[in-house]
Amino acid sequence: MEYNFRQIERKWQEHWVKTNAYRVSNSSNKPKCYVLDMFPYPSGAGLHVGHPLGYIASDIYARFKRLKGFNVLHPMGYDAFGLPAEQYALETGQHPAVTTEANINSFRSQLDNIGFSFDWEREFRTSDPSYYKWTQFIFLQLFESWYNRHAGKAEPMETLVRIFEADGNIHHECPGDRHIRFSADDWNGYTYEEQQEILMEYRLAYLAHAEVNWCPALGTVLANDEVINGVSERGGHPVIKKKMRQWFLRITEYADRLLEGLEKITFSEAMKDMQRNWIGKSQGAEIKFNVAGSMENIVVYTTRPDTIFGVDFMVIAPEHDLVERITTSEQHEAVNAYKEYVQSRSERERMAEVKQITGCFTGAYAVNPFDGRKIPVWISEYVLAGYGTGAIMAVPCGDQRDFNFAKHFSIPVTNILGPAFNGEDANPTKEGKLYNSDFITGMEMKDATEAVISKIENLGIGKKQINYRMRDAGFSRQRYWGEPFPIVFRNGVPEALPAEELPLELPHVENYRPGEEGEGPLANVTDWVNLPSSAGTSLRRETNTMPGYAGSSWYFLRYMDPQNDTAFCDRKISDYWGQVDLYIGGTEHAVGHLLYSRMWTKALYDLGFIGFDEPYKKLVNQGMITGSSRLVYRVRGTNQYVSAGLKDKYETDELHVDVNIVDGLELDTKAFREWRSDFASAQFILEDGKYICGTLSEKMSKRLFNTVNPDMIVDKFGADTFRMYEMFLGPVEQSKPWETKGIEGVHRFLKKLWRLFMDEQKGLIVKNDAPTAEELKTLHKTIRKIEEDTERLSYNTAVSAFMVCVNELTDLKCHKKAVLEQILILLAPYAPHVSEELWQTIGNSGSILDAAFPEFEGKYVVESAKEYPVSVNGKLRTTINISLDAGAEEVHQIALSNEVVQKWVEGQTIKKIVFVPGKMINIVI
RNA sequence: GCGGAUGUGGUGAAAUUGGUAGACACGCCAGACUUAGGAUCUGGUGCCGCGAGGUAUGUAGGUUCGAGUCCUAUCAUCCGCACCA
Repeated sequence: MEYNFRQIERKWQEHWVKTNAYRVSNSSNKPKCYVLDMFPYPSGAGLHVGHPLGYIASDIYARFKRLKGFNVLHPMGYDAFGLPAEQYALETGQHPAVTTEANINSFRSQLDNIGFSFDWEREFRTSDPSYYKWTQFIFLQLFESWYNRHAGKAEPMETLVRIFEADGNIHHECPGDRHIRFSADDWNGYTYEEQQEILMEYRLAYLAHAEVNWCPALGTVLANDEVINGVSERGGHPVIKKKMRQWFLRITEYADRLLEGLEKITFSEAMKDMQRNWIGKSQGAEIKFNVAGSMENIVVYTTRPDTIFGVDFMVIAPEHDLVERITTSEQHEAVNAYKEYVQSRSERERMAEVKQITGCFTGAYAVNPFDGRKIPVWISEYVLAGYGTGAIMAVPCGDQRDFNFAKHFSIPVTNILGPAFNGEDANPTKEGKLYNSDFITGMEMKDATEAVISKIENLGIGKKQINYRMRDAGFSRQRYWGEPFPIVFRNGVPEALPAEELPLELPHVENYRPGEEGEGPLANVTDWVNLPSSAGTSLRRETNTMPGYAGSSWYFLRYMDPQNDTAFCDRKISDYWGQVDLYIGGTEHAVGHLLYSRMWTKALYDLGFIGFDEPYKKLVNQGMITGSSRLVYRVRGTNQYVSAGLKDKYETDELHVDVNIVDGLELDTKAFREWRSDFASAQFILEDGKYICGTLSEKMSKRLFNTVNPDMIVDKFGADTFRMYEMFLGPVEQSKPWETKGIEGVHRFLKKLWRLFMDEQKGLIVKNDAPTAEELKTLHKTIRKIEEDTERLSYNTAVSAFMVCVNELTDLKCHKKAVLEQILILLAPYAPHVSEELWQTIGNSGSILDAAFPEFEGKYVVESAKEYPVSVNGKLRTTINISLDAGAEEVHQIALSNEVVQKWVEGQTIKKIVFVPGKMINIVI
């Protein structure tokens, strides 16, 4: 009987559906394990072989844990709101709900091919009203909460109002604008509107003005990746920044907890570093500088107050309010021209562009508060309004960017570093003594920092300040295909929709054009936006929608209790499942999704909805699978194609060719002619009768014809082969190119496994004989290796261990049930279909999914001797088989009396013999 | 600019704690079986060398009896950077 994977896989997939083999219960006396994948955005392009990598990895882990006796939650769903569907709707008029549905169906059928153990009864889509009802609900919790810095947690707004009524805000600095100060009397005297405005400055979800990429020609707001070099991707129209009133999440209040939380979760150090860097906590000081001849002052933020005597100029962000007020009349024109230039620049360009130094003098001078020196004030794009105070003091001798700026604009540089500054490059050292620095001259920099801070605090011109690079998260999108905000503006004051009116459903629209002023398309649905109201009041809905990360910030909770209509997740159920034990997804979500969902989880924890404040206990980032493109070389000006080895003899143009019509490197010339009409008459210049293609490793993309559809692979080799091959490619975390050619090795392995059970003529050849010591050794070595490797997700080495095992059992001609059925259980997480088939064929009645994982027994693998490597001066010269019981003395003697060793040590004195028992011997001469 | 990751045969990679570099595969070479082979099996395969041997983990140093692994410097490639998800 042959290994007929098509028949086997179809049979078991149907069987598992019929028997609800993957249904998971919320109550069990087994320990729980929650294994989660980052859910996909169902794009129209479908899955390519890169997508399932993480899903296969998590599926193997989930199945492994099930065999180890855990109740495993392993769900899947769809992140179904998003820009591409809306863009497609704009172009074709098809409603995003329709195209999203179609995309999901094709995703599902592709996923089903691969044999995952998802509990599909728990599936949901973020665009389902029954799901986004709860996204809206959680948003309202954030809207109705503030962050109590003393308690270190979020609390309902009522507690804040009570505090204001009693004490004003003297004990609770306003996070939105710390200059807002008021007493209880002030508060009680404010109008409703004034009170609401102040409360807005405290809410965790709040409204503020912020800039967006506005494209006047398209009349719409663009995402960052729709803007390329200052013009729109579509049409190439200019894009400028425009201020709009938008929602934000006050994630900055959680900055410290997001940092601390990293200590108790298992993310890679690289991932933690990325998050730390994103949060960007820095210690420094704010210092106030007066502007000469004016009442204005400039507040700068610096992490290096000790360098205050090295300040040679100041730079403020071009969009800073102060610019207008301090610019002298002579400089007015130049400053305005510069501001206009900056308007066209993206934030990234502003930070990255270092070759080109730009800036403009305002004509104003600031005064150093200590020595009275007058310092020119400049504006430049490298200072961003949103970070710190939007103004810096520039110390060219200590900061390279400041130094380059000074050099470019011929600003004289003060040296406060003495000999440590060479005049050619800045020296950013934080250690050393200061020179030329008034009262801190001769001090160590660290001590000087403290001295300066205490002095500015005494003088009342500044204070110690902790800053974060992280900004509050923008939460508005001027789009249609997202969650509507459950907010109504009563005479312009936002109010929460009552919980019983949720979900606020997205109205159907026929037209996806933006509103007149760049609002979202919902602004055009006037009878939805404007609510009936009594005379003198206006009631309007919010016309923006929520961003993509809204739904994904809490989805891991919904899988636990997906059908609940009275809560986003029952507290008892979330207490049972708790944190995600293993979360697998791409590194591209390093800072966005992962930080937002960590923040939401902390807020929900603060407000008592769940019992833990970190969502993911362990995170693994799968590497990207890059495409391996194939190239053909067309002789310029002809329709002749020259093989890669001969291309240097001609002048050629490179063309990408579909990898699916290339076998390894050899082009199927017939398929090539049929591929596109302009190739129909192609002529080939062959080498050895073959057309050999060039290769290039790059991102997998339809445009480069290097995508490989898993359906095709599964059809040709089967799901089990596909799963194992994806894992065999290399470590899960590592990026690697896809090469279909190598898959045959894994396929051969499964066929070889099959032949341990089945003979083509004789059929089943499994016997009930007792296994030999050698067979048991192979078995137990494999059990140990597979268990260890699977637990630490080292699947590539596990697959090779299976190959070694099957090779050894084949050599031993082992067809014994006692050995083989254990191997099947080990293999079941990796190749579930063939394992189940053989499991039942050799006479087991229950499913292999519920078998017990084999126990490793050390007694079968003990060795009595070792083939020791023997080196002379670190160079390997020979190996000697020595008993593991031998003592050092004995080993020395055996080694020295060895012929080969004697040849190398002859006539030399032996200085030392290094003997590491069980490892190696090294003779030093 | 800031941050992250990765460099080992022709290719994907292994080496888990500083201890025999290249396991396991792909490819290639030789052979067996076969009407046939894109099936299966056997043997070989880092590089240089007839050989003894030498040499080899991006590059250059260092620590060590011993370095792919630790340290310093350097080069290259890829990824992310707040409205793609």
